[in-house]
Amino acid sequence: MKTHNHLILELAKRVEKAALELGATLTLEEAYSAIVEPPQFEMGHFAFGCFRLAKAMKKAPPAIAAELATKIQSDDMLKSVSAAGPYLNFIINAKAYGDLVINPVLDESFFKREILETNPKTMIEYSQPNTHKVLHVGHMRNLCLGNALIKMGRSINADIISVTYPGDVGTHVAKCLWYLKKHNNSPIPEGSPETKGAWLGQIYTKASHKLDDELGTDQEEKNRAELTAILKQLESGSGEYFDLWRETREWSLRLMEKAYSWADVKFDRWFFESEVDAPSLKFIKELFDQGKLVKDDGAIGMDLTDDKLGFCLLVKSDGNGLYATKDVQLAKVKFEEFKVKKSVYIVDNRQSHHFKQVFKVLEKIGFDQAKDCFHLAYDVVELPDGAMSSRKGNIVPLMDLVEQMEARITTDYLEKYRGDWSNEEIKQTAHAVAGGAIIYGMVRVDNNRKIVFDMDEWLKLDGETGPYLQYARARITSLVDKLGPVEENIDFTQLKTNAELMLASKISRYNDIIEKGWNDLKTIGLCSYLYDLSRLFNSFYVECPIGKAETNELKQARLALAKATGGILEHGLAALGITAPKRM
RNA sequence: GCAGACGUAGCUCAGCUGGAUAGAGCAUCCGCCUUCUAAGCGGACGGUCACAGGUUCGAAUCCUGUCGUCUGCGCCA
Repeated sequence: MKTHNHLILELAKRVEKAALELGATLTLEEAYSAIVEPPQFEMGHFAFGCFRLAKAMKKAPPAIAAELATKIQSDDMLKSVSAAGPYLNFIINAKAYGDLVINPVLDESFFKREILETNPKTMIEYSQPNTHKVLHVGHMRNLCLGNALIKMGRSINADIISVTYPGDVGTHVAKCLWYLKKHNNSPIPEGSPETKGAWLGQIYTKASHKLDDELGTDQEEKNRAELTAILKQLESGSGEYFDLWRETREWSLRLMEKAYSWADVKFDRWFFESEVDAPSLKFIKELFDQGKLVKDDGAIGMDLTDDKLGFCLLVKSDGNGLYATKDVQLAKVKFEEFKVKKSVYIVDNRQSHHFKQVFKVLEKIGFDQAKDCFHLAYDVVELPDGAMSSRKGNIVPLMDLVEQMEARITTDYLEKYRGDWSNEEIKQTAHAVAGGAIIYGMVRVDNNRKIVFDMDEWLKLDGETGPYLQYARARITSLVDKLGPVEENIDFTQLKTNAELMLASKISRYNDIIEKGWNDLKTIGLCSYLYDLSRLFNSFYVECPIGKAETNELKQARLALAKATGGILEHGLAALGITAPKRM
């Protein structure tokens, strides 16, 4: 077990020793993991609950706490130990915070500790948008979540391959091209491919509407025949629709790249649906020939009723594959070509059943890695008036949100700096703050909870938002610029108030939070932590003047504390995929 | 019908490998800028943790049941 938190480790050692003296068996690991934070800082900075020892010692927890308290003496590190009910409460000396937390943060060694117990090669697949459709705020949740987890993991040296899997083939593409060729009378917009990509999304919506409107009319059968013909041609790899597909696909991909670039997202590998389509059918045929699959009603699949997963259809009776077909093939590539040990799929929770089926199929056709495949499900983003659907067209396009957000931030907050700051800095700051607001908004909610996207709410930037964290960091940067640099050999015993010590104590927890976040594949813990840290800092900022501190020693200690807070905020924001502007 | 997720303050959400008095933000109200960035700080108001049982020294947290909301369940992706 890793015991990278030096402060907790020191406490655990003392508890372990005391427990041994009382004749109880308690390992260092047990002591380490049993140390918690009391509800009120005044009670203690950390606490050890004596519940686990109660059985072995055949005593009530409060009695054990009282006995343990007599066996632990205060020292350089420990200001006091006291029993309070079943808990042993510790108050840490400011010097220990300096030695074990603040100095290591300032010299960066704090961020280089070994955190991970195991480090399997992990592939994270996220962002599976369709080409020829509108990229909207719903896609942003997936993108932000995946990017944050990857940045978080990489910040502690997790071995990660990031991949995306855009859907560039299928019925939706045929519909879009069909409308574009046969019914469209609006001109293709001039300008960048991204502009055309956005316009293409609207064409898809129009196509959907037209097809829906003509259901049950004479046109219905004709439309279906036309779509089938287009799909055939796309499959054949030549012809006017194929050429149109190649051109329009590029527009969509450029639009995606623009969004990825905005969010500072880079993938190690792009898998396209079009590249796994043909191999997937070949692979399924092999499996069928090996007797691993069955034929039913003219279709091929695997019967998973014994596993309560129904029937997993892999080849339709018309010979075409499905979503699951391609996912089986893609998994094969991930295992064999990329040698991944662990495979994470970030896809919304409507696909839970699909992934259960796919993982079961992988297991039954002999891939041991199937047990380390994990569907990271998250709930969808909805608008106040219901689910978003690019088919229906009630969506908020991604870049619309970005533009509105950046414009609002500029007029409300940054215009006052015009002339003082360069236009470029204002632009970059608006970009960073909008990013902070959007990304934080997407990753601060637990994965299995729906997000109702209300533009007006999102444009408000007070309270628990990304900009709140960025603002705290900007205040610190400006403080250090004005009052720094931080001197050597700081006397941390100058730090005496709870505002100061709570901040130091919170800083000490950073690596624990990152470790847990990566293990659980959740961003919410880091969000809450950074918010708490920022709140503590803002209180400290008001209560504890630095420039006008009574003595230079106090000023230096506070400045070091502030700078360390800034370091944590910078690392933490980066781990969420949020950039922190120097000033705002 | 079966399966899964969710149900905590007026609203949006934390807290859940059981543990000290259930916490934030928004909204509402009251204070704080001649002092390091007011995108801030302090305070007030606001909760039978859906309901009912069970396990336990102890349950928002675990188990069972009920109700409610959402999602999925073979030829869409």
